[in-house]
Amino acid sequence: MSLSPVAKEMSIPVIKTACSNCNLRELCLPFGLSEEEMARLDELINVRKRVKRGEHLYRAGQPFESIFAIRSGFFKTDVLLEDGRDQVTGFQMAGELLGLDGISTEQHSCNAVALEDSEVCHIPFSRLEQLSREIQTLQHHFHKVMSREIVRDHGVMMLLGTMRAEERLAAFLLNLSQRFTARGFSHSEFNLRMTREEIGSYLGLKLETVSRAFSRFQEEGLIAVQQKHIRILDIPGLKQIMSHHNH
Amino acid sequence: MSLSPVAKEMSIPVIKTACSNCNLRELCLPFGLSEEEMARLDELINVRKRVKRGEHLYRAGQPFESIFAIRSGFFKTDVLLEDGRDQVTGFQMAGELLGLDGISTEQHSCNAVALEDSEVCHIPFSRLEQLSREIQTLQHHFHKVMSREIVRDHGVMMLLGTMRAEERLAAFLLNLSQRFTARGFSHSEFNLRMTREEIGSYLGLKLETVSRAFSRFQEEGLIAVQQKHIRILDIPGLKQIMSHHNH
DNA sequence: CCTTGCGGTTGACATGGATCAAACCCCCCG
DNA sequence: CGGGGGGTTTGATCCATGTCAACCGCAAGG
Repeated sequence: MSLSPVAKEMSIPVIKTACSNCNLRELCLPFGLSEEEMARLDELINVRKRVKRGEHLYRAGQPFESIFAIRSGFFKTDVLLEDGRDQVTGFQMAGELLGLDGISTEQHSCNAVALEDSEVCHIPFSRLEQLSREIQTLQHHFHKVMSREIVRDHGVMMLLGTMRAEERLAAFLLNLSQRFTARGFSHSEFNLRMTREEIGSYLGLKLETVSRAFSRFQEEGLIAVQQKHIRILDIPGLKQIMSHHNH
Repeated sequence: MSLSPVAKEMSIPVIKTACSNCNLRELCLPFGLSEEEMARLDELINVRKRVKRGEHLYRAGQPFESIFAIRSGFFKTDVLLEDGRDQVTGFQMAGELLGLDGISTEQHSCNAVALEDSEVCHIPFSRLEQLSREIQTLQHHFHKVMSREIVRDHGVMMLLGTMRAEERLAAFLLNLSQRFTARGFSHSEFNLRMTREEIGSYLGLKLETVSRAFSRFQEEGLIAVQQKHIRILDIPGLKQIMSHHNH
């Protein structure tokens, strides 16, 4: 029996799993499925993997076979250009899917790296397609998830194309806050899992600029920063900064 | 019988169509389908609309019911933020799909505007889902198209996040050239359908910067510009500019 | 307890692209 | 044929962010 290239390279342990009793089912793929349908999804998603902080879940260029649902933890995806430039294209948290970019060419087009010890559910894509031919709700929900990814990317393009540094960071913090809230965590207090450099890469800024913007927000009483620990003190204030287009 | 809101507002004429004899079928949704499968797709895609230059195919906020395949012509999509900022999120040409962003919320999330007189095929989305539950090839191809859109967006994020003005414009021209080539047009000579301002919006630059970059490319003998008419003289040169990261 | 190193902060300065302004060109229309 | 307007080009100047460099502070390991 041969391990997949991914598992071989990274030696990622494997665990049994079940959507039907996963507390993320309202955020993740099973959303909207009946008991019976979810049981069928369970048959398909029966492998869970641990990915330790710093490990790659997959790398650009590897053959695409599965998408992954994050069960716990935190990831970044990034793209590397031939000339050495790279950029973080997203940060993903529990309940979100990883690997959708690989469908188009049957190869992953970016790297996915765990920013903290994480667990993912392994979803063989051809079996997901098969099941979504049989379960309309699943099919439609999957299409919505892919579409949401496109809309999200448009938002990032907007941010990169039209916003200044502080606006970008405010947008970033508000987005994180909102996603933590949706997962039942505090909306006003959390730990960043990524470095200033990774934030900068995602926002199209240098790490010094990110750091300065954090300091400025703190001076203005909008947030309290201590290393990676963030407390958001003034959400309306951040929102105002985000849309303070009148230079 | 009542017209759809779109048709009512824009009064877009309606024509019969067929994928099976469309010369774009190798680029568009029918890719990879058998004769018989294509015939079934034809049943679904039986309405073609003309959209005149400057008209909206759809607007952000309108209910989403269909996606559109461009049969001929040229479109831009753009997003408008509450604070007045807007950005072009893409330019689409024949054989490409419009409207995928609307699946996620059942509402279009951007505006689609024709940049020249165009024709689109109207594809009712729920019927497409139905058919793709029956035809595996279609289903898989549709997923690939959505995924390709995500990958494309990552490319734009890369461009906006890490490239300087001339690199962005070089990348833009090379991309256009390559897409024209794939459609059987000259790869070295074409007319831009969009203004400098629209290019700038897409690339996260001001129109003056775009104009200056065009002039510079011309001085350097990389291209010949005359208004909207572009002749690409030195593709390797443009590629080199694009990846000239060593500031 | 000290060392080492990585990530973060802060300051001084450089610069690419934005901004403001003027002029130009092409096309349309009277 | 002349005027007008949108789009484009070009120049002068400004400023946000990048760049370079020093320093700080926490955490891991000897």
